[in-house]
Amino acid sequence: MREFFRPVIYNALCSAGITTDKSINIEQPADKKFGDFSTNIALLVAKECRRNPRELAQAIIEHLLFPPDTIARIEVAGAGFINFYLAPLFIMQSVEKVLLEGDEYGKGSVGQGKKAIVEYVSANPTGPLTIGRGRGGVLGDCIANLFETQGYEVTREYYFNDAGRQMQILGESVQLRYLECCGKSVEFPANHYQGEYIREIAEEIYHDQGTGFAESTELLMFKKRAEEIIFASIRKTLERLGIRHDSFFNEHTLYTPDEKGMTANQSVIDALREKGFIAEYDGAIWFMTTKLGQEKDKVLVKSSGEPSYRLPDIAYHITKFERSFDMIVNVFGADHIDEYPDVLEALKILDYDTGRIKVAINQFVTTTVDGQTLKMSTRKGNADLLDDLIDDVGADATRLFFIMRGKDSHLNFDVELAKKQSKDNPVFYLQYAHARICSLLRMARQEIGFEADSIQEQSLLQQLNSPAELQLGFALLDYPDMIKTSLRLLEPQKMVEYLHSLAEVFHRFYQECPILKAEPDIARARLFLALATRQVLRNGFRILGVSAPESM
RNA sequence: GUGCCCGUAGCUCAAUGGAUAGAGCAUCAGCCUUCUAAGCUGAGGGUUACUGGUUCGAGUCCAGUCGGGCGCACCA
Repeated sequence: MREFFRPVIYNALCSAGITTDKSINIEQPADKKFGDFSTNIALLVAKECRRNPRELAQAIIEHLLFPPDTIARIEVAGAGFINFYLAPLFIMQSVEKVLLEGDEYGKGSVGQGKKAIVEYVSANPTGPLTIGRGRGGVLGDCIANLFETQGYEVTREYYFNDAGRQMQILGESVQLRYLECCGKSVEFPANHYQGEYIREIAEEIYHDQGTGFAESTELLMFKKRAEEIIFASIRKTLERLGIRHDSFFNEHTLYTPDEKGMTANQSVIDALREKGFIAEYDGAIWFMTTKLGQEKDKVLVKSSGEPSYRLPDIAYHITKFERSFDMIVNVFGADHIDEYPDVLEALKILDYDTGRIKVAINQFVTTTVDGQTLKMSTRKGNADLLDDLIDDVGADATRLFFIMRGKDSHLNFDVELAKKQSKDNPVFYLQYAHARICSLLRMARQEIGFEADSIQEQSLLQQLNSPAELQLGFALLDYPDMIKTSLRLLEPQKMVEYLHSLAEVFHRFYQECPILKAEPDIARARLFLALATRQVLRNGFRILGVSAPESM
C-alpha cells in the first residue's frame, strides 16, 4: 500500500517544483483521526526550501494525482502533515483482492530470482535441545518463511561440528557412564556432561553390547553412538515444532583437502596473510585484529595445530558466498554475540560484500512456573529441555510464545499462561478468531446456502461501509505491508502483533454486525469479509508456523 | 574493568524521529431467549530509570550516570 502513495507524491513534488534527496516516508498515524496514511514530507523539505511547512504541504496537495475512487480526502494538519483518507469503496475492493489471491495474498516479488540462506539452530550434537535454542529455532524458521513470501529461494541450513573438544568430552562422559553400567566405580569429572540423557545412551550401549567395551580404551564408538542418538533426538524435537532444514553443513568438510590438497581453512589463512593480517607467535597463528583497533589478536590455529572455532567459521561463511547466496542470514543467541564481528571483519578484508549478511540475535529465555523463574542453565543436568516444554504447552503455544516478544528483549515464558485454554492466552485468542469464522461459514452454508466460491457475488462487498466493516477491511489491506516490515526488521513479532489486532478488529465486527440475520445481500457481503479475514489469518499463521483450527 | 542487549501502567510487553505514549493481564462497571461470551463495550491507572545535548519535533538519535541480563579462552 505504501508503494501506492510514493510515486504519486514523488510526481507531485516534481510538479510543484520541489527537488529533494529525502526519501518519501509514508506512515500510519496512531490515531485514525489523522487519516489512514500520512506523510511528513513537507516537514522534511521545508528547511531546504526555506518555506513554511503547511504552505508547502498545501502546494504539494494541489499536484497530487491519485486514480479515481481511491482517496476520499486529503488534508494538511498539524505542523505540516499531509493526511490521506481511503475511499470506502477502495477498501472493499481490496478485500476482493484478498479473496482472489487466496493463499498468495500478501506475497511479494522483491526476492524473485534471488537466493537466501538462513542458518539457525546449529547446535552441536552434545545434548538435547534446550529452551533457549528453541527460541532461535523458531525465530529462524519464521524468518525463512518471511523470505519465502517475497519470492526468495530459501535454503535452511544447520551448521554443526562433530569433531572438536566438546564432542570428545561427550564421548568420555558416555564411556564413564557405560563403565558404571558394567558395575565399575568411576570418578565422573565436573566438567563432563551431567545430564540424565548420557546415562540413557550408556544404558542403550550396555544393552546392545553387554560388557564388551568394559576393558577397551576405544572412545570413537561411544562418540559416534552418542552423536547419532543425540542428533536423532534433536531432529525429532525440531520436527515437533515444524522446523526442518534443507541442509546440514558439517564443519569437518572445511578441514578436508580438495583435489589440490588444499583445505578451506588453509585458504583463509593464505588469503588473510596476503592482506597482511596474519601473525605467528607463541606457537599459534593469529588474526591480527589489533590492526583493526581491538585489544588482542584472535587465535586462528592453536599451538596444538588445531584450528580454533573462528577459522572454520570464516571459511564457512565464504562457502555461503561461493554458493552465490544473495542474502545471508545468521540467527543465533546472545551468548554468541562476540563471535560474528571478527568473521565480518575477516570477510571484509577478503573483499566479500558483507552488506549481504544480516544477523538476528535473540536474547535469552527464562521460564516461569507458578511465578517462580527457572533460569536456563548450560551443561548441568538441570537445563530445561525444549521437549519438556512442548509436552507441557504444545507446539503452537511454544512457537508463538517464542516470537511474541521482540528478539532483543529477554523472554519471560510463562508456562502456566501458555497452558491456559482461555482468552488470557494469546495463542487461543488468535486461533479462536479463525475457528469462529469457520463455524460461522459452516452455519452460513446450512442456513442461507452461502457458497464461498461464488466469485461473481464478491462485488457485494462494495456496499459495506460501517466503521467496523471498514476497519476490518483496512486491516486486511494492510497485511502485505506488515510482512515487508516484519522481514525488513527480521522480526516475526510484528506479525504476531498484527494478527492479534486483526483478530481484535474481527471480533468487534462480529459483535457489532449481525451476519446471518442481515438482509441477504448484506449477509453475503459480510460473509465474504469474514472469509477474507480467515484467509489472512491462515496466511499469517502459515508464516508463524501455527495451526489454524477449524473448530475449538 | 570492557563489548553487546534491556530499563515504558501494579505485571507481561508495543510504539519505521512525528500529532494526546498504546495493548493484554490484573482491578472496577456493563453486554448472552440472538451467527462459538475462548467474545465485546467502558473506567481508573504514566515525570517513558536519571541528567544533559542534537531539531520544527525525542520513549526512539548522541554523551554521561544508575540498575538488570549475556559475553569477554590457544571452548564452540
